[in-house]
Amino acid sequence: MTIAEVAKRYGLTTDTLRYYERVGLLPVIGRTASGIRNYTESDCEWVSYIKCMRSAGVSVETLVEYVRLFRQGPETLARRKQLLIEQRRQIAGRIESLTEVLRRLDKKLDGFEADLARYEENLK
Amino acid sequence: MTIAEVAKRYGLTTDTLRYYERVGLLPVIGRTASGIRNYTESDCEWVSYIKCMRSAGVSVETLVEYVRLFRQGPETLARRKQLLIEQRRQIAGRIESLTEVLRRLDKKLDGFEADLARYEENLK
DNA sequence: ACTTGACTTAGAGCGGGCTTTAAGTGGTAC
DNA sequence: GTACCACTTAAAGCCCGCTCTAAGTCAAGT
Repeated sequence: MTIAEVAKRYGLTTDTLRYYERVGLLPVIGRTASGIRNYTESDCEWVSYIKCMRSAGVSVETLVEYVRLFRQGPETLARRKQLLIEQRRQIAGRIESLTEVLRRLDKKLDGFEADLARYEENLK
Repeated sequence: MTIAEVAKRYGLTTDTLRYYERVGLLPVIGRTASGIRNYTESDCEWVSYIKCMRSAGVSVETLVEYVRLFRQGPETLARRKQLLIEQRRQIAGRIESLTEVLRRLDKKLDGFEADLARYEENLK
């Protein structure tokens, strides 16, 4: 699979995919005889995972660390699990705080109904 | 209330507060005779609102627009309400997508239990 | 043989959101 | 009066995460 195909499949640009590989956020992708990246299905799964975690705001740095541990093999399983648990905790926290904001916005919107009604009453 | 007090109260730096004011994200804060910012309670409410929205990822630009409309008076009430509704929609979407990510992470963590158990079995 | 177009690299550039710097003023403590 | 510290401004700088540029290679089509 070429970089362009992978980019299209996951809605990333080829620049971003090369950037991710360069900083160690993806495994080094195999090349054809002429040096062109050839993504395997397993590479694609990494792309999918990374895209998902980035969309949730997990930093490039954190994900690089995860990939680094993965490359070291099964003796890092426990630490990787800890990393995931920590990421999970952070995302759950983020959801909670966003839910708070939502509540606040809803209250504010309630106030708007009243203000707006009053304002339109005065216009008459 | 001085800028330092407000900064402490809301967990922002004085730099950030000045920056917010400069770009139009807060009303222009009144000054004492010698030119020192003097925050009113109403200013503080703005700080609180802005901090809340920024924490939810609403862009500075969007918030500036909201503040701009507010300053124009009650004839912009309807448009401000529309802005808030749009912000609400985006935040709700964000919560949904984070919830998705959480589910995915949980699945991955399930896999880890199995892998880890298998690995430790092999160590024996 | 030549054009086209997708790929390659290293490295520079960009946008958002602060954050720091430089240079200066004002008010209180000794 | 002078040391000190919090405040002021305009402008430059920084970090993250891409994004773009320049210069070049390769393979297929005509």
